[in-house]
Amino acid sequence: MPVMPDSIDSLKGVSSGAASSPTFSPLYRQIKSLLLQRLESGEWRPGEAIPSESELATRFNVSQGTVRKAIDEMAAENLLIRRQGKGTFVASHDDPRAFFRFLRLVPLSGGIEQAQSVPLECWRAKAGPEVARMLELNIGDPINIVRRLLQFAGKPVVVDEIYLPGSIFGTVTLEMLRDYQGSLYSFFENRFGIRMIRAEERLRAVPADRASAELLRVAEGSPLLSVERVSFSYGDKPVEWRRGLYSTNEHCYFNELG
Amino acid sequence: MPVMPDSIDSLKGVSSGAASSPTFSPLYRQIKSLLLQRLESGEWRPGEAIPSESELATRFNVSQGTVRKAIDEMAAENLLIRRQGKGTFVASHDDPRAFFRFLRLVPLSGGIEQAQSVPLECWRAKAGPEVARMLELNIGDPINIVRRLLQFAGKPVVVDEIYLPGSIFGTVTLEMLRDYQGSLYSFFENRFGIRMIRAEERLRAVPADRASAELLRVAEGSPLLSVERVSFSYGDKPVEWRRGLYSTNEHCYFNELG
DNA sequence: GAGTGGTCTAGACCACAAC
DNA sequence: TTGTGGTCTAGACCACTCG
Repeated sequence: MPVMPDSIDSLKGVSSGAASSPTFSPLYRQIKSLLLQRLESGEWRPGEAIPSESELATRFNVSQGTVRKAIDEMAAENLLIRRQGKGTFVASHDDPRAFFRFLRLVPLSGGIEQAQSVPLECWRAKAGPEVARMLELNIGDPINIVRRLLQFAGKPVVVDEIYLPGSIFGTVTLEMLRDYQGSLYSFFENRFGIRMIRAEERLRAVPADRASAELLRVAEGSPLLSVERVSFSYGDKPVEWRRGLYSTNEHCYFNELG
Repeated sequence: MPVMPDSIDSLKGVSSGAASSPTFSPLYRQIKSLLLQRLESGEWRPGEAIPSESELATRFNVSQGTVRKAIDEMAAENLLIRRQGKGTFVASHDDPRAFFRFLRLVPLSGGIEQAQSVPLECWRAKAGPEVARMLELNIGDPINIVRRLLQFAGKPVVVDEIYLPGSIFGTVTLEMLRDYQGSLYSFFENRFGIRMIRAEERLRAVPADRASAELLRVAEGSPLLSVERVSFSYGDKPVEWRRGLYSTNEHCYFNELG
């Protein structure tokens, strides 16, 4: 049985009338909101197909073109993936394409390398002021902290410190991390049902502290690329904060400006 | 008199037939190509309005919806800007919104600051191997080299070294740069008719050399963010290579991952 | 062949801007 | 009032995938 109403008849035509509604949104955006609710609620899981455009059109009592426009926007935001002849699927971090969207590191010269994540430590702690602000928590709220090394072709390139709210992730253990094959976001998606859909990064150049220098096998004080990231799930909810130190001797952070 | 054919009747239906054409592209993409040609040729200049959707539909002998889809894609690529009730306009670097698309520097704390470009030097030279490769030139081809400082609120934050092909820019002088009020890309657009539409950046952390350290008022050897950029004009033609050294003590490079 | 997304059309009407 | 882009519809047909 559907959990949510399947028709939006009552919302049609809201823009008609004397004064334009201050909260007006076109039909296809209302459809988009409904689809987002389904995704957020987990009714359609990552990797699964959603109903066909024509079925959704019938369900929502709108034309197929209107559903299409809603899906178009969501596909442009990498929330859905269309495959001609097969259907429309919920995007998943299991898809290797998602990996490069969230780790923009490329070798200075040479082809593509396989990345390997090596979990170092994992412990529970209380949120300090900075983490609390970034993750919209209260100071003292339980969090998980993960430290891990990222290697390319066996060489250490990134050391990450990752902060995860306990309210969402419960307890994360080093064993869980070590047992999992795949990216961290794939791990979050499959083990916790949390899907990262967007992130903000702030980059700076900083001198290597002693611990990081050892891990990355560079001299203490040598320049490292500091990448601070807040990741968001549905509804712009921040669910991860991390700081990575990148050794850019043999790799660089690649970005495309459009 | 139009320089190019205004009807694409002859291209309609190319996808029909027994075997699917290897070079098939839908009608709206053919329209898009035609519109791109107009932009590249300068028939419609930055800031100007292009003909209305219905006029283009009549001209090209297709439906308005097909023109619309072509324009939709170009608007998504920041080549055109739609304004309801007014028309569709060619994007321009005179628009301050374009500025932040190509300079992703934000203060670590505090609001928005006004940037100021200070040209330092400008001379002609011959392309070395690296510049030649980046700009798809031959070694020895004439280029212009510009050094300039970028200040925020009077403080030096970025020192740029910029390489411009002589074949496109002719001769650039320090006077031209000093006389111009506005961003560099705005300058290129208005003085040379060259519009940057896309760029690739590679970021690394490097130690400050002596000259840059003095300009940026940081210690020699302290970490700076190195940003190498290749900018492209229409047809993915590389027309600028630059290397910037960013002081990230009070600013950071902001990036959004989707 | 059946079902899916992708393209194209034609027409109606709405929202916005400018005269 | 006119012209622009923005939305919505209904229907036709094409391209791709799979059984």
